Amino acid sequence: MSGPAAASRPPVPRRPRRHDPGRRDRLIDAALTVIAERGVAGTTHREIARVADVPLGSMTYHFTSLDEVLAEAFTRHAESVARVFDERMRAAPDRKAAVEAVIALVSDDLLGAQRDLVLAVELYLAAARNPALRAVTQAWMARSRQALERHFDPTTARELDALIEGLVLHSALSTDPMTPEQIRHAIDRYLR
Amino acid sequence: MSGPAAASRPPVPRRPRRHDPGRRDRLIDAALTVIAERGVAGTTHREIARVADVPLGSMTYHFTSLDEVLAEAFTRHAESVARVFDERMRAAPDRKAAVEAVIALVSDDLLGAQRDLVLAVELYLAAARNPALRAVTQAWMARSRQALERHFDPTTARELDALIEGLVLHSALSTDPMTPEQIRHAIDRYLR
DNA sequence: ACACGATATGTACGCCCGTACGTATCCCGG
DNA sequence: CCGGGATACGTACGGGCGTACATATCGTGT
Repeated sequence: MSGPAAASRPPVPRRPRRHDPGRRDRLIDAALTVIAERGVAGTTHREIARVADVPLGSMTYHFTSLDEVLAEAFTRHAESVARVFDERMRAAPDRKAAVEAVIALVSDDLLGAQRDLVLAVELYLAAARNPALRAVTQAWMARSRQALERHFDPTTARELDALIEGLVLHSALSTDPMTPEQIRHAIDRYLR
Repeated sequence: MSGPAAASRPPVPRRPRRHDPGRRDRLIDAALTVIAERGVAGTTHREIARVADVPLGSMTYHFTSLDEVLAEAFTRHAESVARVFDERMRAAPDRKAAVEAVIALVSDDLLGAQRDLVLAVELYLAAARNPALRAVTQAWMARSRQALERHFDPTTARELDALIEGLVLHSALSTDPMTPEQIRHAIDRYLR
């Protein structure tokens, strides 16, 4: 079937060039996927490229180093989560509604988004050894607290923020995670 | 100075064999040091061997794999921290003293033992992807809760445990960590 | 005393990594 | 419409890694 012209083509499957604007963005998203699945330790140029289905060389073209990829990925993740938190607090008309929103957010994190928690902890750990990432975590924490301060005084906001963190982390690690009712009970008890 | 006999010795500095009972234990401790300093990702056979000042081959003799080293190291760490927590709760004569002990433990963790927190978070993350380590974290959490239940009802113990976790984690990541007074305020408010 | 098993040591192998770089292809401004 | 810069692609290089293994040495039970 295939003529000599086809046979003369070297068997090397050279992948067709693709016009791919926004590839850099996709790479950052792919990096977040890899971090969530394999951890920062398992996040390599090659693995990100595989997930995004691009050649290895594309990584070094769009980023100067792997650290740059990690920093941009974590920044994007923190921004995304903080925005949701901010919007929910902004949407709450009063303190009672704000409490409900917090309970809903914590419950969602526990039940649905294992990914988000893993990414957060990965960030915490990476930040412990990388000053650039520490700035990312602190901006995130500051923004969360600020969102809470729409409805609570600063001290309460800070303590509530810590309680939320503990509830999410603790429950996510347990084989017997807290139910939304138990989450509500803990938060209500603190705020009572 | 050095006779021909000395010169005939090959210049390879073969290290003298050492009689070293308990080397396996020292290797596990060295592993914890490396994990705390460089993270699980930076924990390699070679690095542990360097820290413990033993040849690389000693690692493969005493452990069948790197995962075995990590598991034993984390198990030892969790056991050590849990024992301290347990002892402090056991030593508290009443609930008031128990609260003071909790505040002291949290404050110590924040001010002194950055190492312990890093190790805990490293364990959490490793456990998220390794079932064997998940058992370690759960045994640890169960033991902590049990210790708290000496002075608090089960629900309070669980919620207090989560609050403690959040306070330690949150403060350790902040450039503006909570003072012992602020820790006391948060715990008192929850328990009031 | 002495052999033998336990322990200690050094090294080699194959793999994956980050990064650099030369070449190929395409979009777009003039 | 065409040339040049931006983007895409493949590959090579040096290094660190986990692990296996051959060899050397020592403590100890008989």
